[in-house]
Amino acid sequence: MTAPGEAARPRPARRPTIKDIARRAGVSESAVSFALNDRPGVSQDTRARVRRVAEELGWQANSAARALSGERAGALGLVLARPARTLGVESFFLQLVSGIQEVLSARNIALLFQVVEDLDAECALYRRWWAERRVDGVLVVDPRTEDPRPQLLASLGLPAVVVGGTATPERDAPAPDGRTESAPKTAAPAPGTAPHPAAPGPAATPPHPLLATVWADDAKAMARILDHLHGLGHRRIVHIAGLPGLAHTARRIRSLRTEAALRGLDHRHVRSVTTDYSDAEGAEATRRLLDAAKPPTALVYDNDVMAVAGASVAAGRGIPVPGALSIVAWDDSALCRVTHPRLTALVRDTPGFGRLAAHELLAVLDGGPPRTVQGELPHLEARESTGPPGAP
Amino acid sequence: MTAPGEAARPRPARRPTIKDIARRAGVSESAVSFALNDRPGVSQDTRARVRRVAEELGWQANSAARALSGERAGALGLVLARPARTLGVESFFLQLVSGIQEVLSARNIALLFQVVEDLDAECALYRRWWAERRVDGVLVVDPRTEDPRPQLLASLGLPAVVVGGTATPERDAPAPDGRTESAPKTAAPAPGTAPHPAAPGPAATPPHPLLATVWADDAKAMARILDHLHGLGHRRIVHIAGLPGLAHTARRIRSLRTEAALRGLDHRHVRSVTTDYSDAEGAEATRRLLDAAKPPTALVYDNDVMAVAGASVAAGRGIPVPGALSIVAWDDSALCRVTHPRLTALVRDTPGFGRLAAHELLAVLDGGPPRTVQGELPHLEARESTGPPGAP
DNA sequence: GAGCCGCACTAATGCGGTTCAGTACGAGGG
DNA sequence: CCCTCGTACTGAACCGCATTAGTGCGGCTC
Repeated sequence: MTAPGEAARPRPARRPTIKDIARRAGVSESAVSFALNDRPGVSQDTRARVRRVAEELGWQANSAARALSGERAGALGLVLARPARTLGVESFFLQLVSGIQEVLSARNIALLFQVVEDLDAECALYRRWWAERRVDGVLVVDPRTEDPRPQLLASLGLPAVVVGGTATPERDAPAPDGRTESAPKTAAPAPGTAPHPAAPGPAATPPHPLLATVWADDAKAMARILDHLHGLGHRRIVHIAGLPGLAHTARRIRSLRTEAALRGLDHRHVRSVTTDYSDAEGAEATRRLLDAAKPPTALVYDNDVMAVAGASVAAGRGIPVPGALSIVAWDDSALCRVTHPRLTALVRDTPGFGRLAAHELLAVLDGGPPRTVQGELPHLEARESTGPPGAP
Repeated sequence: MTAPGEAARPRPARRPTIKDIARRAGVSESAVSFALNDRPGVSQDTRARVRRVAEELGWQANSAARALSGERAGALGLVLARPARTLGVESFFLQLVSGIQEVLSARNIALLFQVVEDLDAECALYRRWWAERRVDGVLVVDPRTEDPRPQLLASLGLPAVVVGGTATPERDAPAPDGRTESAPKTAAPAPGTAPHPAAPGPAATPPHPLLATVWADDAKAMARILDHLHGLGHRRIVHIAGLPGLAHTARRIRSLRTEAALRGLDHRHVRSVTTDYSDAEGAEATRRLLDAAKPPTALVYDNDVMAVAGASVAAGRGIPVPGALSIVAWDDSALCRVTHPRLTALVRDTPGFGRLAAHELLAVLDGGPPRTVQGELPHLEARESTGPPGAP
């Protein structure tokens, strides 16, 4: 049958097309298309027969053909703009991606994931994906205080959802009355049908961000951390923040200031310093702070890696934790549980956040308005790295 | 021009097609296609003109259309089969992916990245991707000792490269003479042209694995670790391995046995135990080993997370490292540098490994034979966690 | 019983590229 | 001068699916 030399490379089985199904089922190709897409125009009998044949043949729609005719790529994109060297110790992204895919794979939508060097490359990639019709929409992560991406995406008309931040820093921050919607403002229109966008009139267009947004309430999270530390008696607390350009860094810094003021804490003793999220800068900042005349009694790190690095600096100097220094990590991971002592951490449901973001993007793709929805509140998992200041 | 309500959702610019280019350049669509794809049949003049117009219009080929006619999806896939809870602390995958994409983005190939629960889901996904023609090939990670994937992929005819392991555990392991090819066995045929597969005859089909493979020489790596520890004087060394089902775990365990025998070490004192890679099992194994009557003086952990967890157990018990216990981590990361003492680690060039894998897969896609190529040898970065046994 | 309607289905078209079979034309050879 | 050949280009078919515009037919109406 096959020549000996070919044995190792089996002739790939030909993938079935609707034509094959049509032939086997004895109907036209269009009937098959109707049957498989739940469209009217075929009898229950025929529909069932076609379905059965498709099943037998293991047919799956050719994604390219579907994209070409259906105007839908069947894929979404996520770009991570980080220099390779700072990649990967955080568990955040893989967890986020896993949550996103839980939602997408149920609808058979693929995720294009790409790591690039910087924001410019990310923007260039969006343009290319758009021009190539590679994706139907994108998830934007690491929103910045000055972010060119919402503008770009809006001008391209590429649906998007901003993950972890409000789209425009101040205007769309939690409204003055403290409420942020977590449910649709207007009933979502029937999916896929919106022939007359003018229908609901101007009243249906309240001030809304350029892009859909899912966000976490960093202010409340910071309040919880301060409650914990302040309650233990700490009065000198430093927040070792991440990259200053990121929107959530700015939010956390603002929150710290606000929450400190609410508790009557001196802003010279309760403040933030920024880093690049790396263990090196986290350790360096810790050293600098501990060298001060009146060092802080508690440190809040913006990620787990820096927290562990900080704990290690303390250990190296023989500073007892939590006896002389309390440590909190913003974001939990295995890291926080393997150190000695184990670190008190702010636990977030990151896969859940990913699911939320995916749902939101799908809603936008279905013609919904760009909404701003809020993720679950994180909780503080108190472990051994926090205690009253000055205790043994 | 636009109704007020529409302002926020600008009408997306229409993406240009070759038809637009053809009109502007005053030639036929086919001429445009020839010009843009470096095919003969157009003059230098026309080619340049078409190129210029395409540039002006910001044209990019519609990936769906190209996939449909060209029989190339322009995308590769990578599936990570891990339960969500064990995800993410290791930096390995993001770094691997970043290396892969360095190569792919230069050729404008996208990467579909998906996280699934288990191997079955992974296989199902391969089938679907194949049937949908979503991807031109896949990168298979975490190869197992009993792995259904090479068979499946071969039967589907879906090009693939196995990352980090030899495809079939024994047969294709480093040849008895110790040599493994790192260059093509036969000159690669001119890309894209292989009309008569029967051409070279049976002689051109030496025993080769089912799939192309890139691998790291775990045996040599293990030898380096043992050189280091044995040289320091250690005689009781335990290797805390990862999941027993993974191919590289098996290889490392075998290597340890071989290398120990070569050095005349007692296999009761130099041995491996397996875990699930988690910090919890790493810590648990460490406790058990340290509880023994004659505990090991050195521990080699198969990943950084377990190593840190182990170090933490030692710290918790007041066991000085490296005074009473030396620790080596297989795989370096920020983790190994933030602990106190910093951990001696086996450093691999993971992005480089990713680049290698991507190149290999592209070679297969270009019609090359499935080869087995070897990544760069890792080196042991000696830090403070290893020293002579019994020293203070 | 002619007209009409709705159902089940088929034929034809298009999505945006690639590719193959022609065609027009100028140069070169006998 | 006719024929061939190569170059530069055009027209049309095709990839696999979705969709729209028919078509045939049985049943209902009046």
